Parts: sequence; C-alpha cells; structure tokens
Amino acid sequence: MPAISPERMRDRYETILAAASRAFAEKGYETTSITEIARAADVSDGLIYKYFSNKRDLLEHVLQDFYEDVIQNLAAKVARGNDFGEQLYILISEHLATFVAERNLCRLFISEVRIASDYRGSAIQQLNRRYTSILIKMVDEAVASGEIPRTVDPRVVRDMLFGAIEHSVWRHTIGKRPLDVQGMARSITDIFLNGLCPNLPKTRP
Amino acid sequence: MPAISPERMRDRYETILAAASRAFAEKGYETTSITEIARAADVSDGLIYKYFSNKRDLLEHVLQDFYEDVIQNLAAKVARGNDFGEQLYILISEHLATFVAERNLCRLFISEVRIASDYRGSAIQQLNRRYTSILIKMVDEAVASGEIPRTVDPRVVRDMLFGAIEHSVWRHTIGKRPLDVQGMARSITDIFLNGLCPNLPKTRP
DNA sequence: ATGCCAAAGTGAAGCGTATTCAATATGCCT
DNA sequence: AGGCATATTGAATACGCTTCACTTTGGCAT
Repeated sequence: MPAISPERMRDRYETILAAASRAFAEKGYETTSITEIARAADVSDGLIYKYFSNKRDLLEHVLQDFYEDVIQNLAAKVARGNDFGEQLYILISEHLATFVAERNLCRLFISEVRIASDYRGSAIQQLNRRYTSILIKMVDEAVASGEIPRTVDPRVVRDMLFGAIEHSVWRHTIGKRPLDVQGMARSITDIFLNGLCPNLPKTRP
Repeated sequence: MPAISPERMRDRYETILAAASRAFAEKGYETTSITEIARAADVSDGLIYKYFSNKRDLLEHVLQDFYEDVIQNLAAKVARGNDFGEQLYILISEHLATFVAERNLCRLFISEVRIASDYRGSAIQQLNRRYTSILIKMVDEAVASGEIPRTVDPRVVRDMLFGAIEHSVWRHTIGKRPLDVQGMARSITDIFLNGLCPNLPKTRP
C-alpha cells in the first residue's frame, strides 16, 4: 500500500542526493541551506526530511556514494603492480589523481567528516577502513616476502602515508597551482622507500 | 577621551578570550554559543562584538595565542639537536607531546581552522608558516652539510612530515588509547630517515 | 471504472543562535 | 562636580534547520 511506486521513490531520492552533492561541493556544507537544495531538486523543504533524517545525514550519504566508487577503482589498479615499490607508487598516484579529479568532494570529506566527533564507528569510517586496508595488505605481503623488514608496523605506515598524501594535496586544493600528479607521487614514493638520508652510499642511478 | 582605562579594556579582552578558549576546547566550536561565552566571562552578548568582530574571529584569536606559545617552545628545543637525525626526532616528539598536552586545542585547530576556505593568507597561516619553517631550515642545513641528498625538496618533506604526524596523532585525539610519544616519534623518525625497504642489505643492529 | 486511504508531499510555524542597534550606564578629564 | 565619549546592555532582527498539521496523489480492492 505504498502511495507511489518504488521506482519513483528511488528517483526522488537520487534527485535530492544529486542536488545536495552539487551544492555542497560547490558552496561547502555550512553555507548551503536546505532551502537551496530543495529548490535545486524541485522539492519542498519538508520532503527532504522524509528521505534523509537531517542535513548531516544527507552530507554523509553524498560522500558515501562517492567513496564507494573510489575504493572500487583503487583496488583494481593496485593489483597490477608487481612488487611493493610499484604498488606503492600506483596507490599514491591514484590517490592524488582522485583528489585532482574530484577536489571539491575530497575537500568536503576532509573538512566535514573526518573531523566530526561521531566519525568513530560511523559508516564512513567503515569505508575508510576498507580503503586503507588495501595498503595494510600490501605492507603485510611485502613483509612476508622479505621486501620490508619485519620491524615495520603497518598501521604506522598507513597513518604516515595517508597523512602525507592528504596534507601534500591539501595545499593544492585550497590554492590555485595545478598539481603534478606523477612528479609528486614519485617524490613521495621515493622518500617512503628509501628515506631522506640512506645511511649507506647512494646507489641509485 | 576613552571611557575606561586601557588596562581595563585589556582585561575585558583577556577575560572574554579565556572564557572562549575554555568553552571551545571543552565543547567544540559549533556547540558553544556566544551566550554561553558571555555568561562565562560575565559580560553581555553584545559586548563580545565590540572586542571581536564575530564568533569566528574569536576562535581565531584563541588559536593564535596558543600557537604563539607552541612555536616559541619548538624552536628552542630543536636547536639542541646535534645532527639532522636528532633534530628530526626532537621536532616530531615535541609536536606529538604538544598534541597530548593540549589535545582539545589541537583538535580545534585541525578541525576548524586548517580547513577553512579563508585559511590561505590568514594570520593563522602565517603562524603555521613560522612553525613549519623550522623544519625547512633544518632540511636546508642538512642538504648543505651533505647529510641529505640534494634531490630532496624541502617542501615535499615538510608536507609529508606534518601530514604524517597530524594524521597519526588524530586517531589518538578522537580515540581513548593513550599515545606512546617516544615510541611513535622513534618509528616516524626511522621511516623518514631510512625508508621502508632500504634497497641494500640491512645494516642496522 | 471508481472510490478509499496510506503514504508522499507541502510550507508555514517553532526554535535556537549569531549579530545588530538604540538606549543606558560608566568613568575619565577638565 | 559635571560633561561627554564610549563601554555596556539586552531586546529585536535575521536566518536556517527541523517539525507537523494538513493536502494531494496514485496504487489497489471492489
């Protein structure tokens, strides 16, 4: 005994989500009002609350959708690398490329969600875990194969790597300079693999 | 022709700032109202706007004060290191220690200011520049003395290092687990100096 | 076909909070 | 002591999220 067909409900849902995504990405979360989103989706203010429990919930759904796609893509690409060094380079350059391609959504993610006090245990954190677990697995395998010494803690590597990437790229999302994805990926990969001052004579070409 | 003495004005200013600092640190920016701060400072709502242009401005002054102290401290401590490796360890452990000692203010800084769209060019960014310039100088000197290869870009190191530290520590500011400052500083320093998989036979003890 | 009715949809009122401003109190200076 | 610039007040304003009593819609049983 639904009042309308499931298809139409789904459609309404998608329309609101899409309108919110565009608005948030363009203007930011705080500065976008529910009324604006409602207008863009050609819907009344009240109806949004039939599909989403509140403004924040709407934001989280927007970012979840986006994140799902990103994870899918990363896992596939990384699998093509033949050793740890190659895989690391791929992971870093893909992560950077995502930022460049979707800088507004990435900015939204970092500024509004990562930071939230209820991040811990949220659906978004689950997705983040899946994302970072790709790296954890890589490190575990490299340790097993002897490419990396056993003393390395994969969780430390994870936090350092994603922190380094996000911070590096942040400058470019708030600035205007274009980002050299290949070059930056190369630099970051090299430092992670070989360190700043290898305590042995330099042997690289 | 002032209505009150400069001392009293200064006092009012400090009182409001202190009340805001405590409230923001304890409850967060959004969830603290101007009325609450006014009550805590024993002042009317309106008066706050004679001393600060708006709520955000108040937050920024709170964090600027804090940041000044932190910079002062860091520069002094780092100077005690004898080589690049030592200095790097000091910088990292001091940064971590600051987070532990003032986790609420640090959390506020990361979540509310770093992220703001008007961060670029702000007074806070100037302070951040002074803070990170300590590292830049260290790297420059290490390159000059031959401790680090000339190919390393100090700005890349800066972004990677501070990103790595902040991300690593973030987990602990939102979680409950205590942070082992010494241990984490050691791990991060080692990875930055020697990399994950030195491409030569392991020579460390 | 047709009417019933559960659920979709509306939009104005409620509520909470930042910000303004006209009125008032204060304390410095002559 | 009195004048007056200005510190201080707090009620009014503005604005945005959320709720809710009401209206409309369209699938379904007859």
